[in-house]
Formats: sequence, structure tokens, C-alpha cells
Amino acid sequence: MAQSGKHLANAAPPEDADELPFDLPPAGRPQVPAESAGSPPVSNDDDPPFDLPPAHPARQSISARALQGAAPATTPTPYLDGLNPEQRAAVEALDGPVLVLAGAGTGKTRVLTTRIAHILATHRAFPGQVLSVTFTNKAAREMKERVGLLVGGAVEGMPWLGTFHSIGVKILRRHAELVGLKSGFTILDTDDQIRLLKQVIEVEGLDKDRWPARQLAGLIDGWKNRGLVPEKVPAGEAFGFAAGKGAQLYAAYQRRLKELNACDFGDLLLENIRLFADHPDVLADYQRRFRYILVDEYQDTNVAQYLWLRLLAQGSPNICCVGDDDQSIYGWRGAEVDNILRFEKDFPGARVIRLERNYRSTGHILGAAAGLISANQGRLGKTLFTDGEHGTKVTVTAVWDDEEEARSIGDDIEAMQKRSNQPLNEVAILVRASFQMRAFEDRFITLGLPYRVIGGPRFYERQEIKDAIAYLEITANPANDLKFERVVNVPKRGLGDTSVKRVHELGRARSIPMYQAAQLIVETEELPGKARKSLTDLLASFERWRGHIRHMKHTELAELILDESGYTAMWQADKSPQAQSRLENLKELVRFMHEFESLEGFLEHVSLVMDVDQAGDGQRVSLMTLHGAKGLEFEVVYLPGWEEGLFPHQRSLDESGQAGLEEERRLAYVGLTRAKRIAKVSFAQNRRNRGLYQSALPSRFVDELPEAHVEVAEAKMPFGGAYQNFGGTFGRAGYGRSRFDEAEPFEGHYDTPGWQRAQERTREQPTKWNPADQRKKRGPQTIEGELVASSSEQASYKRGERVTHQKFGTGTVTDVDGNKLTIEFDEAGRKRVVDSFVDRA
DNA sequence: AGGCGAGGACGTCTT
DNA sequence: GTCCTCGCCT
Repeated sequence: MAQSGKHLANAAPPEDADELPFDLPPAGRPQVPAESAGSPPVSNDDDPPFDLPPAHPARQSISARALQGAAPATTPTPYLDGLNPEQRAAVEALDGPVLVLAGAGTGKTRVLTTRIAHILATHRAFPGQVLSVTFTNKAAREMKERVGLLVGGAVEGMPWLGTFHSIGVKILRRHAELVGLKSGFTILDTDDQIRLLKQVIEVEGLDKDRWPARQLAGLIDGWKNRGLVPEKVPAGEAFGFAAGKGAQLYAAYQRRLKELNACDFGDLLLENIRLFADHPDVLADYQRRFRYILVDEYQDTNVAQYLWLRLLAQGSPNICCVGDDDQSIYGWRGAEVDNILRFEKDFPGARVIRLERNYRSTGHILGAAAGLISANQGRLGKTLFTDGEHGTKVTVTAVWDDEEEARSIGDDIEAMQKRSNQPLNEVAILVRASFQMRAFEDRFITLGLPYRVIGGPRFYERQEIKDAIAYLEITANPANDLKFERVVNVPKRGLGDTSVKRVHELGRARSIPMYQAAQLIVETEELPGKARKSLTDLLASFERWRGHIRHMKHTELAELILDESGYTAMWQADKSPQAQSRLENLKELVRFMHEFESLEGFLEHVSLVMDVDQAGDGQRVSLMTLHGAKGLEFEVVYLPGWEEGLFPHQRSLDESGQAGLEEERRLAYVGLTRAKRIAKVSFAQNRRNRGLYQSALPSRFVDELPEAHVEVAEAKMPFGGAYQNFGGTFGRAGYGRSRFDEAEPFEGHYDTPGWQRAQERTREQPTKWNPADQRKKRGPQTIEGELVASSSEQASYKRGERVTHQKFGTGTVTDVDGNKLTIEFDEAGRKRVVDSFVDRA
């Protein structure tokens, strides 16, 4: 932040803060608007002819009276009904800076949307004068919908409701020339970025193996997140990469971007900041325009976003940031919790409103979460409460290993389903790291328990989708070199590296796009006959397709392009198992394009949105990372893997120490507060990770849960039957107790001495052993026993055999691995299944 | 051009 | 242990 002092100096008035005439009214009453003192007077010239902000006293008194509930406002405000007093205060405190500390499940989105509705309904601003930013497209979409419900069509006139990036693009397109771009600039995705960085690294004469482009991309992203242009990169940091060439490479990369008329994601904001800093007139224009600024998830803003907001907020003190410092979990990607902690200093006279009434979770769940998070030091402090019932306590379960964990949770879900018809859509398993998902997937497949993985590979990140989009992009915009390089030889058409390189060099030499260079080169003898021919054909195809843009429906054109380019045929000819789903994805892409007016409209969307909504069809258990779960809620939440090293993650502790630990703790807090009714924590004593089977200690977070809200549940233990001395009730039928009879009992106690013992015991024998060896000796023979028992009845299967599965139907065995089969099911697709669950067809 | 072996990563992820 | 990428070999 300090490094960007230049921007800051222009941007925000912290220095003159004291001089600002923020007359703080007594607490609990709306603030007198700050007719900006230091900043230029706000001009209303271009504004519509109704009385607009800043509010004058008469208006002020209305909201003040409304707040006290004394008298109805002159404007009918039915949308305020049903808000609790704090929410209502947050909606009505329209003047001056406001920070809404909205705890989990306290109605944050409702406040934001109602606030917008209130601004519009009271005619304080036109829809076009409200700037409302979110992080994700999903959040923006939801907000737009909900505002739409409140104010009707007016939301259509809210061009400035969107993500930081989409608003950044919109502004940048209007003023591109001022920062050395042309308005039609393209936005690079991560792939393009890496490809370009590779080139830059090579051009600088560096060994691209020693200095991977990926790492440089990470560094540059980090710098951009912090608002640092190449000249401002601290020397020490640039030193780590390529012996001090980091900043130089960054600068070279930025030059290349300009040559290509392109931006990466970071630039969308950084170039905005540069634009505002270098062109105060442009900035002033936007400052005048945005009378009200609203920011969602403020705790996730990074420095660049913060600077951008600061610049814009200078024109109007009416900035409202909503966030929860306890849910700041993106520090590793540049988010600065500090932004929210410092809000009152940044925006002097800020009013802070806490939303602490939780509408989501039961008392015990809130109590457990609150107790846990209270161990964090750097907090603004909030205490969630609910008027609802206490509900059931959060359970803590110790299990033997990750397989056992998956098994017990799977069984538990099935039991719950049987017992109380628990809808699976309301059940989620939240893991710290995605590798944990595997055990659950394996288990759920064998159980036939339907599940969905959220946050898997993104639609737009799939190879076939990127290729298809590259074709479409070049058709619309031939100057996109990176996309051109991507598909010039996909499918293979005899244009090898050498030919592509020649085109590339000609383009660079003449400073023209590769497409144009290609057009020139085919007129010469430079390329071998075959390459020349196929390049000529390809260019002709692109010209032809481009000719169709105006006359043909864009979806039909897309189909035509995929067809004529041979791209579809390439996958049809591919015999790999994924080829079919790739073709499906291509169809899905075309289907999705129907939602857009034109090819250009679609492409603009795609460059900013990295995903499409997953169709939430059918009843399924959700499996996702804790990060992915933010903002969601479920009746029942399982929180497995609470072990030291995994959660809190060792790397987080190593790299960020105390701050890292606190972020992990916030992650735990986010996890717990996703649960409405039931939360179940578990930890394994042994976990397989990277092929190693390692003993593990319970996470410190387990012990930080307040006893009053926690119950230790009895778990099925291969080595001990169950924890003793605990009357947990969630044992179930299933595996015969007898198989564990001979196993040594494991004594576990939740109360401190017992846990200490348990922990000591594990500590004494830090075993690292290979499960394969283990099976041969003693140890978890039971596991082996189970596998053998269930599979011994039939001989193992061979590849190519037809089998049936009670849930998945008929399929063909494509791979055999011990007693685990990989089966390509006719209906259900490819699954891994234990052989005892199938029969020969 | 395709296939296979070596080598590296293997924490969370949005735009 | 397993997945992915890269480069070299066929």
C-alpha cells in the first residue's frame, strides 16, 4: 500500500481527514451528510431534475424519524418491513461512510439489496448513479435479481452493478486510448497469460525450465493485486525470480500486452487506477456520477481494489461496505483483512453497524463457532446470537483413518436419510483440501449415494471449450495472436512449430498480428508446400466464417465453425474415454450461446466469467472445499479432516505464521457457520496423503470448541469398537462388531486429560507405514478382511466384461485394479466401483 | 504425430 | 501414491 503512495496521495484524503466537517451525531442516529470539504463541489449539472443528494436537512429528518420508528417516511417503504432494527439502520444510513459488519447468516445480501432499493425509491439517485460491486458474477447476478424483485424494471438501468472486473472493463473500454490500449482490447485468460510469459522469458534469453512462466505469473498477479506497476516492485521481491529480473520481465510483459492490445485480469483494475491517477478529469467525471457506492464482501478486497474504491469514493462520502472480518479467507490471494479493520480510519466519520442476529444456525452451532473464532486476535468483534432453538450440539468424532471417515459419514448420511428423510441437497461435506474428496467419492460410489462435487474443473477451463472459444474469437477478432497460436494447428493440420514460429517472427518484425502475417506469408515461398496449403485453407475458412457473422445466427455459425474446422471430427475420431464428454461439452457451449444476442456479446461474457452455473438437478450430497462453501448454507454439514497439519494447514502456518493460523481458524468458522441444524466435526488418527500413511493429531481447533456446545460422538473404531465412556448414539448397523473384537481398545476422552493421553499415545509412536506392508502383518487386517469378504464370492472381472450395478445399470469394465473396477456405464458414465457391487450381465 | 518415460507438484481459487 | 507436463524417441 505504502508503495503506491502516488496514487494514494491523489486518491484519498486521509491527511485532511481531520478537517472534514463530519459532525458525528449521537450514536444511533443517521449521520449528517458530509458536503465534501476538501474535494471539489459536486456538480449536479448533468443530473436529472429531481431533488438529489446530498441530502438536505428536511430529507435527513425523514430518515432520522424513520429510524426511530416515530413516523412513516413520505415515500412508501414496504420493503423495509420485516427488517430487524440493525438491518434497517444499515439500509437507512444512506449518508456518509458506513461499514456494515455482517456476521454469517445475518441477512447481508438483504441489507445490500434493500439499501439499493431504498436509494432508488427515495429518489436520491438514478439507477445509473449507484455503483455496486461484488467479487463474483454469482453474487452480482443474485443481487441484480433481488434488487429487481424490490424495485422492478429499474434494475435494468443499473449499469454499474457488477464485479470489480466487469465494471473495470466497462470503464477501461471507454477510455482505453488514455492508457495505451484500443477499445477493442482482449482479455487474457490464465492460459494465454502463461503462454505469453513463456515467450517473454525466452525473448529475455532466460532458461524457461529454470524460471517457470507459471511462477512468474503468480508473482505478477501478486504485484498487480497490490497495485504495483513494474517500477514500483520492491527490489527485494523482484530479486527472487531470475536473479533480479523479475520486475524487468514484468515490464516486458506489460509492453507485450500493449502490443497485443490486451489486458490480463489484474490490469483491468490496475489500468483503471492508472487512468484515474493520470487523468483527474476522467476520475472527477466518475466521482460525480457515483453518488452511492456499495461494496460486498469488503473483507476480500485486495489493495488494488481498495485503491480503486478510494479514488471513486472521494467524490461522494456515501460509501457502504459490507463484510465480515471473521470470514476473510482469501489472504493468500491478495485480500487484505486490514482493509476492513481500518475502515474507520480510511473513511473518517464512518458509522459502523453490526448485524449479529443470526437467522441461519441453531444456538449450539453458533456457540461453537463463536467460541472458536474468539481465539483470534485481530478482530473487530461481533457476537452472533439467535432467538431460535439450541438444537443439537456440534459432534466431534475420532476415526481411525480417512477411509473410515468416509465410511462413517456415508453411513451416517444414509441412516439420516432413512430415519428422517433428510433431503440430500441439504447435506454438505466441507473439506480443507481437495485431495480429501477422493475418499468420499470412492465411498459414495460404492454406496450408490448421489453426490456432486462443487468447484471441480471449471467449464471454461476445459481444453475443448477453450479451443472452441479460440476459434470463435479469431473469427470475430483476427488480431488475437494468443488464440491464433492456440488453435492454428488444432486439429493437426501440418502446421508444426517451425511454421508457426515463422509466422510469429514475421508478425513481430512488422508489428502486425500473426493473422495478418500469415496472410502475407502464404503469398511467399517461405513455408513448405503442405504447410502453405493448409494455412491458406485455414485463413480462407476464417474469412468465410467472418463473412457469416452478420447474416447467420451466432449459434449456427459456431456449429459451422466447429464442424468445418475439423474440430468436432477430431474428438469424434478420438477413442479416449473423455472424448465423448468433450463433445457433450461442446454441445453445451453452443446451447449456452443461445442466451446471448450475438457472437460478440457472448465473447465479452466469456472473457470475464470463468464458469457457468452448475445445473443443480436432483437430490445430491454436496462435496466441496471450505473456500467453495462460503456464502452457502446447508441443514447438515460434515467437517472432516480436523487434524494438525491438514487443518490448520501446515503450509499456511509455515508461510504466514500467526496470521496464517488465524486465517485457518476463520476458515473453520466459515465451515461451522454453514450449518443450519447439524454440524459434525471429525478427525482421523491416520491419513493417507501423497502415498504416505501417516499418523495425525487432532486439530487444535477441535480443542478450541467450547465444551458446552460440543458432544463427543461414539465412532466405530476398527481398533477399539468405540470410544469408551461416551454414550454417543450415532453408532449404526453395518459392519459386524465382531470383526473388531480382537482389536486393542483405543481410549479416547474429550476432556483434557484423556485427550492428552490420546495425543501422547499417538505422539509416542509416530508411525509412517505403507498400507501394503501393514496388511501383510497385523494392523488393519480388518480393512483387508472387509475387502476380501466382500469380493471373495466371485472371481475378479476382466476388462471388456459386461456387468450390471444396482444403481448405475449396465456397463463395460474398462480397468481392473485389485477388487476395484473402472466401469464405463452406459447411462451413468465412468465410475470406480468395488467388484462386489456388480454382477455379470 | 503419437506414445511413453522422467520429473515435478501435491493448499485453498475468482476474475 | 497419482496426476500432469514436458521432452524425447519412434
